[in-house]
Amino acid sequence: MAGPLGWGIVEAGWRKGPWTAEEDKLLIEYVSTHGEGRWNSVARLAGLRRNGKSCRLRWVNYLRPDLKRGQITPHEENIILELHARWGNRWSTIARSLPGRTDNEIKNYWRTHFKKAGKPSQSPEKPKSRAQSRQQQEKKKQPPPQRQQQERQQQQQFDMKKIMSPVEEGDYRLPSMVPSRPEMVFLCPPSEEQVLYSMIHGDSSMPEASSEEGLWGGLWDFYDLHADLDYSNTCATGKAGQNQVIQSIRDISTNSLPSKDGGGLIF
DNA sequence: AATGATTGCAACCGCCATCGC
DNA sequence: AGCGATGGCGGTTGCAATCAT
Repeated sequence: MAGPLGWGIVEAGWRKGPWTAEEDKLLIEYVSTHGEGRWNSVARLAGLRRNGKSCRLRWVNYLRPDLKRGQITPHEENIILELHARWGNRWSTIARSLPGRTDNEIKNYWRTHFKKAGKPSQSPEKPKSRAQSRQQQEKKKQPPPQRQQQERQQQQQFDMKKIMSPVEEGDYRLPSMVPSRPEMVFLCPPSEEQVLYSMIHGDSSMPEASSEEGLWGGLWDFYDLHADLDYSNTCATGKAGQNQVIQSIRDISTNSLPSKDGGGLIF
């Protein structure tokens, strides 16, 4: 929102603040043409007055077509809790285990729903309705572990493969959540179901990129279901803006990229 | 209905790791 | 090996929407 309080200002040639639909469109076009990466080239090649970091963040947290939108499901919530207990504030690590969710999203979710649970000022007997009477489950939260290289490697091995594989640790119940994510299957056209099934059931030989491709086709369908909303908002923030962005993505995927079975972008 | 508190979330900042020269 | 550029990550901020009083 290039509002009256300084948002959207230009600082040292770079625009800051909320993104407009036009900027989103430029960024989407740029990524569809050049792929992700080289973010500092975006300004020059796409005509955006945004720095590379801002572009990357916008793409990763908002524009990526494989993002799941909507509320965190109870299962995802459980995953977040468990992984946070395991990894601490390693949001990107946690996010890797929740396809379609961003580290920013998970971080925000944690902060708003769980972090305050430890605060004595928050009365557990008076949960806000907005928080949907968050379970006062006092999952043991270990302090964030020290960032050591070895641990990073360990956690990366854990990631998706661990989740999608049979339970290997007695206290770890994540694999059971996967079949209970019908939305993933529902979102995908039949031609993609097999890909998802492979993901879900631990075919670790399947490259990550392919898995994402599998998700994409289904997400287009999801977008289709929600793309009939109002586009009138000029700023890409908010529901209308989101749908405008979605429309842009769909336009690009339809007009300038080879379509796949499900009709998705492939970079 | 008005107002203050709370929540949700997009976006920015600073630090650090990695990469290429 | 050293250095600058770039990207990734976690923490934080600011604002709009929503809720409670």
